[in-house]
Amino acid sequence: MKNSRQNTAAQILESLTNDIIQGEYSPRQKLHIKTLKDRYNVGTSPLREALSQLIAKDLVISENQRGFYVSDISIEDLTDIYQARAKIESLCIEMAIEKGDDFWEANLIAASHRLNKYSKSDEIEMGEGQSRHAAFHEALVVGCMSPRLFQIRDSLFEKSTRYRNLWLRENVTNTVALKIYQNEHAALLI
Amino acid sequence: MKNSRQNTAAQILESLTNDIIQGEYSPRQKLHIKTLKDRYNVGTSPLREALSQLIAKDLVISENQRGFYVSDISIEDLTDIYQARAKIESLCIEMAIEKGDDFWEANLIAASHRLNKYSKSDEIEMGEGQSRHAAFHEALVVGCMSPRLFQIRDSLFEKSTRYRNLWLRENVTNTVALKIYQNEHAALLI
DNA sequence: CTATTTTAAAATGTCGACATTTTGACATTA
DNA sequence: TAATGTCAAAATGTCGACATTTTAAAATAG
Repeated sequence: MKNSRQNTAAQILESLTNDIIQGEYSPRQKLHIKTLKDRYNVGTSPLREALSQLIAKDLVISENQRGFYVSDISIEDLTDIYQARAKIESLCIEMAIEKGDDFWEANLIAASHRLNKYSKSDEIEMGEGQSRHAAFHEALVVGCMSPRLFQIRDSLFEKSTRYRNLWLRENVTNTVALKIYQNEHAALLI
Repeated sequence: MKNSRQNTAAQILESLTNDIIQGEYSPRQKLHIKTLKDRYNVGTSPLREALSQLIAKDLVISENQRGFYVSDISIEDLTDIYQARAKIESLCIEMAIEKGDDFWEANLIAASHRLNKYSKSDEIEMGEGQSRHAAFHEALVVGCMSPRLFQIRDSLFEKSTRYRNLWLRENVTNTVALKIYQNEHAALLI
């Protein structure tokens, strides 16, 4: 089989989006066509189509005849995104309480139960807590019954995730650098 | 000169976006590559790149190996967009009142003045009133100081504009059809 | 006559090639 | 030395061609 019901452009879009969200590419980093073609093993067209979609999502920018760059970050943008996210989230919750149906309520109670159950047992690996917390929020917010608002929430969530991951990487590399420095220092003292 | 600082993909994106918003293409209408290439006088690549961006904007959808289609419309989507727009708009206004600076306030007063002035004189052509009303709202909302929320507002506004234009066309064509029918009817009665 | 199969035409998605523009190193001049 | 100009290498954006898939009509069978 060649394509499992998805064309190359869609596949590469998924990969690229993930890689940018995960912080594998640095802000303002140049995205060379040739390099990307080699890395993802694709041709020019599907690659540029994927990049075009990322432009519309504000994860990539392009200057005419100067190629593509990963979107820049800034404190202003960070706070804007988080504030907007908070506002949208509370707006969704407000609407959910007002409009949410029985199915939503049942689902919400279930998610809430799973969250509480987790809080009591610390045996499960870390990260599971965050996941359940996110699931609870999603169950809460989905009751607003507004696909558009939910989609907006998702896109803001995606962007904030990128900021979080970039921050995480920054700190991890700093920690690693510190460790290396300490080791070198220790070696010198032998 | 060939390109006035804009590549073909960007130009065609602008044209296509406009044409869809203006309702020149019907919902669910197939967008044949060949036809579009001929209509806008462009090659395959920039055209597909523009379409890719429209996919991200939810104005176009694509099925693998089955080409591109103009996004469908529905009552549910219509109400969702208008409700979401209203919510976002009031959210922006709320934040604007809270955060708006002096510059914003001055601008708002000016826009308000222009709007009031217009209300009194009915001489100006119709449509100017709507335009000033939109300008007033924009001046009001821009004070929320949140680029992201403003961008969300814009995108929702764009989509609602499409619905309005589609409705308008529907009615205009109906009116025209009615006129034609009436004329034919009148002719028969001669 | 309806339903399935066959077949040709049309359309899509991908690739490699090419012209144009940008970049950066080196040379020239003040 | 700093500024400007030249030029080759690299990169971008666009095009047309090609293989693959879809579509729709004709042919065949039940």
